[in-house]
Amino acid sequence: MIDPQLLRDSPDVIKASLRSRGAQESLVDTALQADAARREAIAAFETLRAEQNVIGKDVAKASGAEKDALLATVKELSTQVKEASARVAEAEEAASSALGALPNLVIEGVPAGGEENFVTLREVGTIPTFAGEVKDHLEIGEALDILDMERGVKVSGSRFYFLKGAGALLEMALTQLGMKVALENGFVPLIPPTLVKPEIMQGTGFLGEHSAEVYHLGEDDLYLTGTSEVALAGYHSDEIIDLTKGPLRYVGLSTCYRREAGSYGKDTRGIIRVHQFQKLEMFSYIDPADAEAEHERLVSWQEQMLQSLGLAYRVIDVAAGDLGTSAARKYDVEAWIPSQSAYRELTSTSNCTTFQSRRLNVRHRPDKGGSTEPVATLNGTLATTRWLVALLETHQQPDGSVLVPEVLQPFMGGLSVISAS
RNA sequence: GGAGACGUCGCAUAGUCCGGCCGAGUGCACCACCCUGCUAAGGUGGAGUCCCCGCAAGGGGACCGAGGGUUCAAAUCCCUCCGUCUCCGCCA
Repeated sequence: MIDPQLLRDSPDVIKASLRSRGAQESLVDTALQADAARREAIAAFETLRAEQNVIGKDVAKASGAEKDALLATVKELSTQVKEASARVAEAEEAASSALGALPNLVIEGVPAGGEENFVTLREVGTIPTFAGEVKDHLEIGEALDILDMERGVKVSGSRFYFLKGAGALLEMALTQLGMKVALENGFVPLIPPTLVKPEIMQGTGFLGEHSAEVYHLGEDDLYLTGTSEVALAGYHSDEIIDLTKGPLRYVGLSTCYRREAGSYGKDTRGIIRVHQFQKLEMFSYIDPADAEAEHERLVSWQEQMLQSLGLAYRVIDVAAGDLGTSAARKYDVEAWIPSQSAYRELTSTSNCTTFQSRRLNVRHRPDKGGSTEPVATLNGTLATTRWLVALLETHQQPDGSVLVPEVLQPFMGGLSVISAS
C-alpha cells in the first residue's frame, strides 16, 4: 500500500511513477476522491458519536420524566449514528480498494517502459565455449540418470520431475552453500509453512496480478505459496519490531508451488519452468533509509554465489513496467544458459520499500519513545532448482560428465565429477 | 473425533453472574524525577495502538481474540468464527 499522506501531498509524484510503469494515471484521482470521501464520512460519524456518548452519560444519571425525555432524543440519535457508521464502512472499503489499486512508487533511476526496456548494469564471467555439440540440461541429466522428467509426468503431470542420485544431492548442496553464505552475513534461517491464510497471501500482494499463478485449497481456504517470501513477510505482520540493533534478516528454505497458468508452451523442456521447486530466499526488514543500500548488498551476495559456482551472468535493472506491484526496484541476476545462448533469470531481488509493510502492518520505532513508522522489506533469491540448469550446462564435459564446482564438493561427500555409472 | 475451560492495555491478573460510575483496577517490567547512597529499597509522576479535525496548542473517535446481533448504552447479554489449554479417543 502506498503512503496515503504522500498521495494527498504529492499526487503528481505518484502519477509520474504510474506513467513509468505504463499504468493508468487516473488511478490517482480515483484514490484521492475515495480518500476524501472516507475522511468526510469519518468526521460525520465521529461528531454524532461524540454527541451520543455525552447524552448517554446523562441518561445513566437521570431518572423519571427527565430520563424519558433524554431517551427519546438519544433514540433518534442512535439511528443516525448507525447510518453514519454504515457509511464509514462503505467509504473505508472503497478507499482501501482504490488505494490498494496503486502499485508501489518506483524509485528514481529505474528504467521506464516494459519488459524489454531493462538496463544491463554489468556482465560478469566468461561465457563458456564448447568444442563439440552443446547439450541442454535435460539431455545431460537424463544421460547421467540424475533428472527424470518422464516419471515426474507419470506421477504428477506436466512440469513435474524427479531429481535423482547426484541430481538430488546437487540441489541440496546448492542449498547448503546458499545457507552458508546467508549465515556468514547474519541471516536467521527459517523453514516456513508453505500453506498460508488468505489475508497473508493478500497482504503480500500475490492475489492481485498473480492470482492465477497460485494454487488454492478450497476445502481449507489455504494457499500454497510460490515463494517463502510470503511467509517471511507475514512472519512479523501486525508487529512493532526492534530495528535499533540493525536489520532483521531471515533466510527461508521452502518448496515453492506455481500453477504456471498462461505459460503454456513456454519453457516446456526440462526444469526451467516447473510447478514445484526448492528455493532459498533472503528477506530483510530494515529502516527505510537503509533500504537501497540493503538492495545492493542482497545482489552482491547473489553474485558471490554465481561467481563461486563459475557461472557467467549479467545483472539487470528491471524496467518499471515489468516490476511487481510491491516492488519499487528489482534487480535480476541472469545466468548464461549455453543451450539457449541466452541469459536466463536465476535470481530476482526486490526492494519493496514500505509498500508491503503497510499492508501487513509491520512497524518499528525509530526514536525511543517516538512514534511508529512502517519498515522497509526486501527479498532476494539465493538458490533455486533452476540453478541446476546453468550448472549442468556450463560445466558439461565432452564425455557427457559434469564437473562439480569446488564450493559444492564438500556438501556432496567430496564428489568432483558427476558421470554415468 | 468426543467433553470441558479460557482468550482484557509488554507480561501476569481484577472486572463479566446483576449492561451505564470501566478505555478499564492491581502487581511486575519500563521511562523521568526525587530521596537515599552504592551492584538494593523507598517516593512522585508518566506511559498503549490506530484513525479524524487542526499550522500548533489541543479536541474528538475507535480498539477488552475476530465478526455480527440485542440495547438509548456492551469488556459485561446473544450468535458465528478463530485461537489456546486440559481430559478421553485415534494415529504417523
